[in-house]
Amino acid sequence: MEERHPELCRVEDALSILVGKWKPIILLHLLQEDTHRFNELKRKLPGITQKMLTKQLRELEEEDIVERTVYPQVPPKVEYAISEYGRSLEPILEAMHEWGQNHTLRKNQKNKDES
Amino acid sequence: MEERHPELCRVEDALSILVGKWKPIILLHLLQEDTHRFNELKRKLPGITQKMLTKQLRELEEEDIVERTVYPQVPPKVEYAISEYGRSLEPILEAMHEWGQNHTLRKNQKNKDES
DNA sequence: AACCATAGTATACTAAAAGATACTGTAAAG
DNA sequence: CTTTACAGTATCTTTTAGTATACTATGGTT
Repeated sequence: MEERHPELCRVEDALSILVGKWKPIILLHLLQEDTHRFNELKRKLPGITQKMLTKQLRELEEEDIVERTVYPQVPPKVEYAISEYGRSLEPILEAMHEWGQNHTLRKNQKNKDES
Repeated sequence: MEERHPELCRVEDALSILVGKWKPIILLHLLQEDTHRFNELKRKLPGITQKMLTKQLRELEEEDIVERTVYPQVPPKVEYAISEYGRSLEPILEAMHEWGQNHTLRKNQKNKDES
């Protein structure tokens, strides 16, 4: 990992794509079930506002992580899918999920010990 | 990755520890050279303020990622080291660094193609 | 006596992220 | 004729993250 030059590290570049209160969970949903319509996704993310969902999706699209397909219909139909490139994030998400799970257990254990 | 329940995902827990403008690079420095004094680390992070460095380190300490050792001397001496547990983040940082490197290449290529 | 280094804390400020709410246009259903 | 669903946009407010700057205590050096 740039053993001699941490200042050249590119961790932030990956991080900047995953960061955002909703991005990881959006990606997980898209990884699990490839295509989603806008409102379908919205229903799966309780609490998100349209504005935020739009913003997160646009940012992911900008980085070629998700693909947006507009069907010129009325009422509108827009589908979101994870791209081939987006799938390359899966191992990272997987690793973070496992680490996070273990970390949560560790914290709960710690709190139990204290009481 | 909780194939059936993205809502139980723990990616955020891992993410919350890595997020912060300085945390990844602090961790990389500590992974590369185990113990650092406060100002030694500060010198390696151009632009960081004392307040931020203190805050980031305290947060990492809180999660048992770094260990803080105070030597009761004057002038003060405080050493920071990555914990055994903290080292478990290394594969994730490594994976993100590699992904980020590739992503940066990809973006540069894209910009070149456009011009 | 003034200055340096150590490892911070305190206070005030700015910028960025997120949230709340209202609004758009069209077609179909009730 | 009113309501619903669709996929958003626009505007405003709140919250959080990060920056800037000044200050603390102690002891050694010049």
